[in-house]
Amino acid sequence: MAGQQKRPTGTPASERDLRRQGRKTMARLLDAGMTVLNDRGYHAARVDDIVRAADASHGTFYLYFANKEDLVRALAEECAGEMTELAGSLGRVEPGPEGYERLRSWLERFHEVYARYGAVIRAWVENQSTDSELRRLGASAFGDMAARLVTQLEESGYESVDAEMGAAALLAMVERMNYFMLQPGTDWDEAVVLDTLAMLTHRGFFAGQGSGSRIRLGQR
Amino acid sequence: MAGQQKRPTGTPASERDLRRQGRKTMARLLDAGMTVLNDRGYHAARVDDIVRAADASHGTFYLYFANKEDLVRALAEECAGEMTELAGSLGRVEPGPEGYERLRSWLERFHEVYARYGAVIRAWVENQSTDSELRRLGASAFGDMAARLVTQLEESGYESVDAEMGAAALLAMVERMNYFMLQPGTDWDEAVVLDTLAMLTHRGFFAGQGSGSRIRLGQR
Amino acid sequence: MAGQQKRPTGTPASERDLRRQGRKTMARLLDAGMTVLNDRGYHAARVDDIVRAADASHGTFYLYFANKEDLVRALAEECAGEMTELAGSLGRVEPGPEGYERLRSWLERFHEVYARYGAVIRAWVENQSTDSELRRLGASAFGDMAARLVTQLEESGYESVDAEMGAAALLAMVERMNYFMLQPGTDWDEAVVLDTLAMLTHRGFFAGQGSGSRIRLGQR
Amino acid sequence: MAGQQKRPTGTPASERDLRRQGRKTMARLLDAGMTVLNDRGYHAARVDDIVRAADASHGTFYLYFANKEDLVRALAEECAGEMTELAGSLGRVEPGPEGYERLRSWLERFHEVYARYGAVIRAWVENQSTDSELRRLGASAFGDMAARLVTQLEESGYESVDAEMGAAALLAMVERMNYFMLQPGTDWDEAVVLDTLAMLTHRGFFAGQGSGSRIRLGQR
DNA sequence: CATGAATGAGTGTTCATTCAT
DNA sequence: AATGAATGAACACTCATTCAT
Repeated sequence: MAGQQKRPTGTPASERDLRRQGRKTMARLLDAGMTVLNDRGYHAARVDDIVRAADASHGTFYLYFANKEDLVRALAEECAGEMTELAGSLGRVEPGPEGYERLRSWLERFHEVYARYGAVIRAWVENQSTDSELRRLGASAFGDMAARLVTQLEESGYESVDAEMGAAALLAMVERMNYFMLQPGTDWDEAVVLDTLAMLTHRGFFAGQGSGSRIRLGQR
Repeated sequence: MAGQQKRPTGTPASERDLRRQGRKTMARLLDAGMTVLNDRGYHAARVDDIVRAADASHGTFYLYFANKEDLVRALAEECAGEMTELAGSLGRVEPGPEGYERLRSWLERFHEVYARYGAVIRAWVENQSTDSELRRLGASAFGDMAARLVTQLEESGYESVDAEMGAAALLAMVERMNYFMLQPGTDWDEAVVLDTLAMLTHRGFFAGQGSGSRIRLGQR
Repeated sequence: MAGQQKRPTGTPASERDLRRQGRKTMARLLDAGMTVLNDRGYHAARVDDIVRAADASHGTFYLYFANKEDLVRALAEECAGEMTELAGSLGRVEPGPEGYERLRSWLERFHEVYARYGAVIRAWVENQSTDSELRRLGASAFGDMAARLVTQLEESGYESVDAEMGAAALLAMVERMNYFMLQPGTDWDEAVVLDTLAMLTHRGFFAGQGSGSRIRLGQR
Repeated sequence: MAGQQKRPTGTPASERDLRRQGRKTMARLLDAGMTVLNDRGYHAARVDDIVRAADASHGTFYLYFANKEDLVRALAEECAGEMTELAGSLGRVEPGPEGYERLRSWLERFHEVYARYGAVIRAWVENQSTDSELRRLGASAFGDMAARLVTQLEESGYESVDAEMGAAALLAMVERMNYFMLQPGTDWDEAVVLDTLAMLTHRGFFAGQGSGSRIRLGQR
């Protein structure tokens, strides 16, 4: 998973075939990286935090990654994989209740992915890094999702100026709401958020009607 | 005897009575600050960039602001004023074409504010600063807008699980789309974006029908 | 009073004949300077504090003094005058009770001077400034006092290795005790401190006997 | 999610387990710190001076100490240890020549400690730092010494208003004289100073008689 | 394969002093 | 005579990255 492209400096050692121990250490670093990124955010995340969380040393870190960005890149690749898979799993959304349900459970899966990879998604969406490779990765992952949505929108007879724009808007809304939902201090009810998103997208994009609100009424 | 206590140093300027020249310099700094923030983003913006843009010295900066956050805070206050005003200007949104138009031009005004204050809005939305005052400001500005929208949604017969959640989702979508639109490298057509947003919000939130798509068809 | 010697930079304007208003302003600055120095200490004292206390502006300050040191120098000259006068006022100290009383009331006067000029005395004693003129002033003021004490010690039959050293030790002790006494947070009883000092100096330097302790017993 | 909290940065070193090299570097920094402090004084001492003297980098300094104060604190702890030991070593002081000799050699030991730790002692005595921990350390170290002296004074039949005040005065005198003695430019004869102090304290505090002056007469 | 130690460029902030009105 | 405004050199501290063992 770790980046194959250009290596700005150093001897990143991820080309090498890793022995069992090596793979384990790398996995520990990736895991710790994702945790720290989610906890502290992209900018506040320090290499020191990561190696501490992984119970490793600075030297070890640079044995596996060329630099901090390189690790984020590796995580972004993991994330891109999940996103692509997710994008392929939406399927046709009907205007009726089945369509709503399909959207709802897709959003649930999105939420799960976001819970794990939120920080790298934001790193791209919020343009926190200057790393061009990361931007490319993010762009392609989001492009994939958008393209898939566009297909669905068009198949579902979305009639509007621009399906791509619609797909972008949908993803924007969904991404942000997931972000807010996971902010510490927010006490939104996950089910209500997902209901709202499902209903709005169903209605706004897929000509959905009479759907959604029937479920979980009075929940909150 | 050896004194210890200290004023928080750079008298935050807003406290002092400024002469004409002082007010001018402060305005220059605020302006430069907003420019640099928009160009470089919150984290990459250096005090040095700002003073260079304002053609001032480091010392001068700290004559008017206690620190970088303090300047951002001042800008956020300006921004909050604009937002509050904006929030008050939406009015009742009907399901018909007039409602659509009303939404559309409100979004246009939002876009104008965002073009100027985007960076501070993002500083709050993306939680880039640790400054609690800034968070308070952002929360109250967005709260204002959301509350206003809730009223409109309810008056317009929005039937859903939770009007507040709907308002949040709407703002989230609008904010993000404006952000993407202003990213350097994006070549979205402003009119198309606004059309899309107007239509989606009209349809998804205000039970709008048959609206929007008629306008500007084939624009892109 | 303000320094006549070398002027490192600027145009200190203390040579000029001052009109009434000018003399007033200068007095205000000196007064404020002494207050701030006593309150904040030499190092923590800012020009800004002084002009604020004097209700003047930065520009005005440099109209009267070449720099911060220059003001301290002026204050040191005032202080040196008081010290010299004080030094001359001790008189002969007898081994008996009259000698004790004489010492005691001299220490009282010293305390009064210290309460006002403590900060500049410390600036010299603690070598806080790099200003050579200030060091010269301090050295000569203390030298005066010491010389006078030496005379007294010798007249009083002080038999020891070195009268100068004895004088220095005496002044050192007296200066420090006055300093501690005036530290905020110290709750020493002034009378007890003065009694102790009077007794110790009388006994240690002037062969005093049976004196001192009789007075104010049980005071504390 | 964007993390905020932060460790107080430079893990104060005393917490971490250091390897041999680390201990060596830390010792080098402490040593250089003490040297620079003694040479330049507390306020004029720059981190840069210290790292240069220790032949280390800025980064290294902050690897071992949270900041300049932290290093001074560490030195103050070393010093407090020496002082406490010293305080315990005085023993009973008789009015006769043995008492004088005991005092004299105690003062000699004090002088040795002062030659090394003078700058941190002054940092406390002259209240140069705002660091409360340092004040606590200084207060307790001097409190220890004073308390021990009080015991000795009372056992030796010191009859006066207040033994604590007497102890304070004694320490004040001794500290200052050591300070002056070590000032560059002072050409006092160490033996004469110590004789004088021994005699004055013996006479003033311990009812000593006929002592001291006999020794080293004509030395100077 | 792993580690603790070391580095130094980069950044925010302070404050005595000078300038323009 | 007085003032508010402006300056910039100086300093503390951070943290990604490299080094030596």
